[in-house]
Amino acid sequence: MARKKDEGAGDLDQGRMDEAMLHDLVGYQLAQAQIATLAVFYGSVGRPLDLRHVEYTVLALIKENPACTPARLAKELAVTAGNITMWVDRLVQRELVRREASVSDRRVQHLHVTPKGEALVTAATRQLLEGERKRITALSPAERALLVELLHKVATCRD
Amino acid sequence: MARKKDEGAGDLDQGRMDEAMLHDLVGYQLAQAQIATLAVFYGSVGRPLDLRHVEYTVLALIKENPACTPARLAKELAVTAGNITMWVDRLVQRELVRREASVSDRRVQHLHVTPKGEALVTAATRQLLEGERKRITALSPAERALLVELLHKVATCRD
DNA sequence: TATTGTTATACTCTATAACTATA
DNA sequence: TATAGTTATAGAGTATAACAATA
Repeated sequence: MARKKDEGAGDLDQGRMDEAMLHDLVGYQLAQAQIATLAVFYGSVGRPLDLRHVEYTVLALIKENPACTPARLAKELAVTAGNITMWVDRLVQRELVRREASVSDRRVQHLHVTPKGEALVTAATRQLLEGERKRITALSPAERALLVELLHKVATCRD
Repeated sequence: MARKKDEGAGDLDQGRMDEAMLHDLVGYQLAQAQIATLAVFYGSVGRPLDLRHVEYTVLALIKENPACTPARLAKELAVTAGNITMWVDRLVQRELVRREASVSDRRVQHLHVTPKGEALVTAATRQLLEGERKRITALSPAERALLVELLHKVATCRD
């Protein structure tokens, strides 16, 4: 017996806890998987490049969607307008993003990455893809691609 | 043309933003999918039963792992010891969980759900499974099961 | 000395709402 | 009136570290 004397069924120190009841819940498995992916992010990109994962995502979305507006980003990331102002501010202060006034509607801004921002997000994405490939070893490339597609489908179920 | 006069490529109001660069990142797709699953949780369980999603998870893990310790929970959920004390406190105050002193090691606690806690977590799990089934309509049951298995594999890549 | 759990404290991130300036 | 964005403030959640009790 590998058990120590006082251990109950849920008290084994090795391995993971029993989760029969939670096993079929997408939300629970998502949260557990995110512990791993966030660790990969901060290990391969976040700490080396001093980027919060939201900052990286905002930067990448602006790069992929030049002239996008803060309102559009807020909707995509499901955060408030005030929040987006703060994240964009941080990127602007680091000269990774610039704000441009709209000519036709003076309430609106258009966001663009600077050359510095583009270089950073390109490097970050390369390191992140490599980090995920190296550290999420339980999935084959085909499984990774399948997982991404399934997650994408889940994401379409937003309001 | 469906575009308004001043819109750039990233400024279309309908549909999702372009994410070519982010598309293959498990971490990004996970975060996007989680927006949907958290909405399902708070709509079907969190608000109706006044439970934070961490509270639900802690309660469910204690139910599935009777006599588990706070330290074990902290490891499983990747949160600090001080944090687990707080979450367990909330559940104890609502009489959903009880602490029991270990007989062999007086530093250790064993956690159990109360009958009230068991009833709540059972109801919550039923409502959550139903909520996911009803609202994550983009996935077939088989795809849901596949997604869960892939996420499970990702979660094994911790540490 | 190391470990379990608690407490105190500060920090990060988020939500709410009032505000401006435009439309 | 409605919308885009800003600002101020409060709240939720987390991490850090010092602590007490026990091994």
